[in-house]
Amino acid sequence: MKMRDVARRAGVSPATVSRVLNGVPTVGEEHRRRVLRAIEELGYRPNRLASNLRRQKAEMIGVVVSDIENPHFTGMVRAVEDAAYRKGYRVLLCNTDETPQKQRSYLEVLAAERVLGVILSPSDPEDEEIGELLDLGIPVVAFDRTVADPRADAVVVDNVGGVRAATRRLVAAGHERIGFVGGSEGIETGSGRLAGYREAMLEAGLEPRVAHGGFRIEGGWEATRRLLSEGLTALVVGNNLMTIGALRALREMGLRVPRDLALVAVDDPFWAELVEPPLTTLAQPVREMAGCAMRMMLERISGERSEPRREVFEFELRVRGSCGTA
Amino acid sequence: MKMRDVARRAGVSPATVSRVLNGVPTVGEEHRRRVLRAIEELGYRPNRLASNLRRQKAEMIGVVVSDIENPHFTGMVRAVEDAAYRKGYRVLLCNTDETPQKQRSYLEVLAAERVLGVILSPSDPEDEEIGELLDLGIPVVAFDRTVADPRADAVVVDNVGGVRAATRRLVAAGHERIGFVGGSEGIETGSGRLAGYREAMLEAGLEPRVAHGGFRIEGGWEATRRLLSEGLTALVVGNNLMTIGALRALREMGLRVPRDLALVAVDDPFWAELVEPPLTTLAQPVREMAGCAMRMMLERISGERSEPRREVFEFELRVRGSCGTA
DNA sequence: CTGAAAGCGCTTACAG
DNA sequence: CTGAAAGCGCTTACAG
Repeated sequence: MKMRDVARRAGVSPATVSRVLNGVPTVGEEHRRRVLRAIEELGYRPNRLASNLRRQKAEMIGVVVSDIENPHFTGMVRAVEDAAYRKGYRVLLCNTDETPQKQRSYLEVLAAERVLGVILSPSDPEDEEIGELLDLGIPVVAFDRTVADPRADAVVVDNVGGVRAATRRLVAAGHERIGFVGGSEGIETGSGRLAGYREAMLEAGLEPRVAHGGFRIEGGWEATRRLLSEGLTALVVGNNLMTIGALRALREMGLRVPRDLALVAVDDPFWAELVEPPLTTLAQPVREMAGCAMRMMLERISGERSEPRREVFEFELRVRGSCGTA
Repeated sequence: MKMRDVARRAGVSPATVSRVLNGVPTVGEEHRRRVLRAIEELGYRPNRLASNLRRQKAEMIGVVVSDIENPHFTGMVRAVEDAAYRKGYRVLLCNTDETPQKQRSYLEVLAAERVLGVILSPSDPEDEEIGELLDLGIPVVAFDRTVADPRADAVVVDNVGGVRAATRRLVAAGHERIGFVGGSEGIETGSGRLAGYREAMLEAGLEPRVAHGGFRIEGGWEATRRLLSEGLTALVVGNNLMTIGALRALREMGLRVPRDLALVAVDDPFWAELVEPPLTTLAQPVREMAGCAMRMMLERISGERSEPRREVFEFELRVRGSCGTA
């Protein structure tokens, strides 16, 4: 069952069938009707593999995230999928597990499939495959973290400013021994958040106390235990997964929040208000960011824009019970 | 840059280049080397769009879930992606938002793209598009819920038995006024869980008290408020999202768990042990189920099997603090 | 073991 | 407004 069969039945050429299917306006009313009827009667479905080859592109957008189980990325994926679906694009979702090798392999697939564009939350910002995509004319929008190639667009959050503000708040509440559970210094969100914490501590004349948890639950647990052995009164945790680890550690050590320890967490997962006490968090405007990334992507796909753009969003400090100053 | 260019440079025919690329064993060592070198020197990358058309299939597996933000499905997606990646397949992820229309539209895309197979957690089990996929020779594995078409495989959990066991446990602990926050009766997991609850109540001579929350946070909140106005001592909640709503409702009403109300929740999201008290849950073996679905899919793709199979997994009751009998 | 040739099913520039 | 024809870049049955 192919276009030729439809054409024969409708008494037109395959070219006309193709035009009808693609909404080309210059088709006679009578022909259009006959084609539509033939399609209906035959139950014809166009073979997209053929049109992909002919057009040298697949009507899909690649979304590459480093951890699909992290609610932060899930929220973003959801928002992007929503926006893409409404525009008639489908989403090819790839999970890189924070490994450069898996990222590269997925980007190669996306290039080979000639997707319309890639929204990438990079595990490896230096990946040369990013340049290959851009060389092929496939736009890349970096999300959450920027990439090395200057031709890519970026949608990020002000990590330094957000964590600085959160730390300042703890300082203002009278805390002096404030710890920071950092992610990885090698990752931009990690170094930025750490820098924000450092700035706030140094400007207040306080000594920074840092341990790294690699953005993972286990790491957050370990880092928290290490930091608490020094005797802190407040803690800032660098992302939602490490916060889970931190909460476990606190429970094991019998510490009560906020009485024994004030807590502020980066990211605002839905469970932040379920725990006792509810967590004070730095929330990223994920939906707005996803919408922005999608708009940038569409501008690129439609060729409206060629100069790279970079959009920076602000965190919102959501004060709840855990910081003790609600 | 195409195969012909590589062939020319290596001094062979395009057919030989294709054979080298596809690992066809009958290529002379010398030719293989020359081809590999030419590929290297030219930085050649095969155009997958062309091979997809020629082979009439895309090396991808479609995964269709009804709610990507539900940790239950996220865990499954992750496990499937893992397994698929290791087998060399990529995953096209689709989110149907529990709407039959979006499901149909995505299944159409997957059919048009001639994916190797579809793992589907159906919003609409009657969707005729499922039959179309099977007609095209594209295997369908139903996950979490079965589908109407008997040719599809299925990987499900014993909803009736799981909830019956959980309810019995509450009965055995002496509870008589036990409520149930159900999902939707129209959805198999909803009706099965409800049936399990009913059975346990009736066999104990107790009166069932049910409200439906549509598997959504808001719905869980409303249903819980409605049920609690009757004065309960125990509650079974039908999935993890409604549990979030239930916990909110309990907090608002000033009820303490498990003193004022014993709680058992279906699904075992990672935050179940973060709340106070930790939740007693019915955990699905999501990773095992995903592994099973993937194995079924691979059997189909390789043509090893043609009779439909149905695999039923058991819930595991994880007793923690919230049911009051830990 | 290797190559020439056909063909996968569309789309589109071109001619009328 | 419409059709004949070329071509997207591979793969593979066939012949040698």
